[in-house]
Amino acid sequence: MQRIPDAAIRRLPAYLRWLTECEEERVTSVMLGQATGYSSEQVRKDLAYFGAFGTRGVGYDVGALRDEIYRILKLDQGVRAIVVGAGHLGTALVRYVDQGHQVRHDVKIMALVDNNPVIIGTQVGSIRVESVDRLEELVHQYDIGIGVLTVPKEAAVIVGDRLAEAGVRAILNFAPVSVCTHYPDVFVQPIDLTLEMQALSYFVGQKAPHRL
Amino acid sequence: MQRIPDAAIRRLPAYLRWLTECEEERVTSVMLGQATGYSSEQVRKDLAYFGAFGTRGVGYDVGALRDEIYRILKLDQGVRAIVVGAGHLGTALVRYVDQGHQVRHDVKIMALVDNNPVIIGTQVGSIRVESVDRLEELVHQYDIGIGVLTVPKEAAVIVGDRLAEAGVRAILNFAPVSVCTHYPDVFVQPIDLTLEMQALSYFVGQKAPHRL
DNA sequence: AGTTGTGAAAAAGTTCACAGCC
DNA sequence: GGCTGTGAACTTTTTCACAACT
Repeated sequence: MQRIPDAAIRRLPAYLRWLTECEEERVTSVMLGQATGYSSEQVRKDLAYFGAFGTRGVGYDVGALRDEIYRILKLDQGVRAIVVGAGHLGTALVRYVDQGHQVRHDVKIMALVDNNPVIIGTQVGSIRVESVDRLEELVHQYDIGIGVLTVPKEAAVIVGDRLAEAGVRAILNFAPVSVCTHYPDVFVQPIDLTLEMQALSYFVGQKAPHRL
Repeated sequence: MQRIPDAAIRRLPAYLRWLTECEEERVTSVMLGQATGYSSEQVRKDLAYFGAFGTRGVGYDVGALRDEIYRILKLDQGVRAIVVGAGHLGTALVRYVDQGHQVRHDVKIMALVDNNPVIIGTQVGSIRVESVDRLEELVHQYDIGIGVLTVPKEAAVIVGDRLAEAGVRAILNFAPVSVCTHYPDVFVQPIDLTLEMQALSYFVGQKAPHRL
């Protein structure tokens, strides 16, 4: 069995979302590709890494494929997350996931914590904001796998280490600093909105406008 | 002159941020790499695509390098952006950039629009929410280069097309659908928070916990 | 006829190793 | 001695082309 490219894993959630939304019984790699913005070859190769789920000449069974991807991503086991930082971004995120923008209740935000006494105890969606002091306790209590960092950059490195120490397995870091815990097993995924926009600036200047 | 890898461009903003924050006069590729989480070879190669900015045996002059990257990313020209959708995510984003999380006033959010009459006219940070009907007008008026989509998925494809039609050069898409305008010149960058978390789920299950 | 699954080729991106300069 | 700049080796990822199957 060969190693599976990281890039392939990252595309699976997009396939999954469209599969849960589409009305069809059967789909082809071309349909899946067009809906998600990837090439049909890419789709076939990605899926083939995990087995032969399709039928030649026919396509893929939507229900079966959905279940397979669900299982591959381990979403069937239900991953639990904690959001640290109940500022604008943190609360937006909690409400976003709460509102059911997610495919199914596969990634569940169990807790939202902050260090501001004024915010602690307030309600955000269905979740009550807890004190950041209870971080370790909450991670253990809910068996949290993912920590989401939406704190100011001054706090991010320290809180990142606390999350790793407490036992989370992955961190989604929105803070504008590079967070690298001392635990090599903890997977850190940075998402920096400002950096993203600055990179876009380059592409904005690249090509001539399509309108004059 | 060779083509510059996309991946290199995406790393430049991270270098830039650290350069604007660091107190040093001179830095080495090793320092820059450690601060941003990349290897020193990577740093040197990225910078060398655009010219020889460093001094062998010494390192890079912080001020000069900062200005160079600023210029390369075309941030010196000041890119202007519009945010479509004044929901939780849209307002969080506006306040986030407003609060000066950004390096300098390089990417500036000029307008925030929504289709909800209740929200239109309210103030978010320093920006007044306008009607989405004025989208095209605002894009022209402020010479907007970047459109940020934080609308529900039902609206995303249509608004994306309107933004492209109005003349934006790049779109940052937070909506949970693949937005591909009919204008090939318009660069679309998707950021899907839910998909990101689902992909993390795979990595969470990957390795044994570092604590038992 | 139509579509998957896959080896081979190509392209993109990263790391290595060291010459070249201060 | 120390650090940059860079060709070469390597690795990863994508695309191509087509055999295999329904």
